[in-house]
Amino acid sequence: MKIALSAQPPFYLPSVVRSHGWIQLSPFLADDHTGGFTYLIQLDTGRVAEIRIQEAQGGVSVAVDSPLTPKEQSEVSSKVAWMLGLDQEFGTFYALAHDEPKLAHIVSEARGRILRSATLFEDVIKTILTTNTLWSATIRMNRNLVEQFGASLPADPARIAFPSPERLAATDEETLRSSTRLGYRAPYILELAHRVASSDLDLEGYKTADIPTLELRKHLMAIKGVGPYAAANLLMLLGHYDFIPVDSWALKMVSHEWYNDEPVGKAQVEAAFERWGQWKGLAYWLWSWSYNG
DNA sequence: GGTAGACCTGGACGC
DNA sequence: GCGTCCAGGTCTACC
Repeated sequence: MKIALSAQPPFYLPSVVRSHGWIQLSPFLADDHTGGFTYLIQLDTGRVAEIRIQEAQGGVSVAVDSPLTPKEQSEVSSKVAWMLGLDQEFGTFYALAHDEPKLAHIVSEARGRILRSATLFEDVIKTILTTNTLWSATIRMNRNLVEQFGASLPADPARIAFPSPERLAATDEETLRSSTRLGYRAPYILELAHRVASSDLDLEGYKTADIPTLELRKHLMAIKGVGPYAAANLLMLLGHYDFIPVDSWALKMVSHEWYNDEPVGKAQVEAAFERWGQWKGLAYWLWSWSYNG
């Protein structure tokens, strides 16, 4: 079956897909042919479905591998709309960026939306898996988590959804350390799964909560394993762009762009984008860097 | 509030 | 094949 969803213009699906590395993390799978992707989604009922997303007139079309009940259709629609930020609007930022050559490309490419997972739980875990490690290790740890704890697609057991909080909460730290190879992150992931599964932490509520950025940041940083970088990354996913996710890459880019390759710190990165105010994270994210080494 | 050292993995490198 | 070093953010203890 197919579901059609409309997007706030301008919208260009490949720009969302390529917005960051999430597309390389299972259960995302890029479809280079169409510029879209497939994803394994676990619905509230526990059912796993494969969805294939392609650009369509005014938005996207979502092909689902099997028939859904009306309630399941509604859940798929709202989750896909969230993943792609279909209702997001960037007119104010585009107007501000109009005269900045380093951001000249963003309007024609409809940049701004950042690909999200179906749940914030999945995005928090993936963000923790990006910290203090190489990207190749992030891909591996995430793949291990999915393969070891995710629920399979009934028609093809090799296709697996991201693990639910309940499933992860049912495992133990030693398994996550030695078998899933999460290392010191294991207790962080386990604690998060316990808190979400027991409803002690309503992560999904943050998607729609009307909370000031600073307060939201405080909540995110109360999660073990989430520091300033991870919180800024998650805030961007939640549509708050007041903070820059400063990592070693950011330091290298800013050093080359404005400091003649001299070492810089977090303060210099912040200063470089201060003039973008509440949009500074997005300006940083979409900047056309001159570094090509 | 700022800082040093520990945390853990896997890749690169030297032998 | 083995040992050592290094990169990558966050946490905790300490000042």
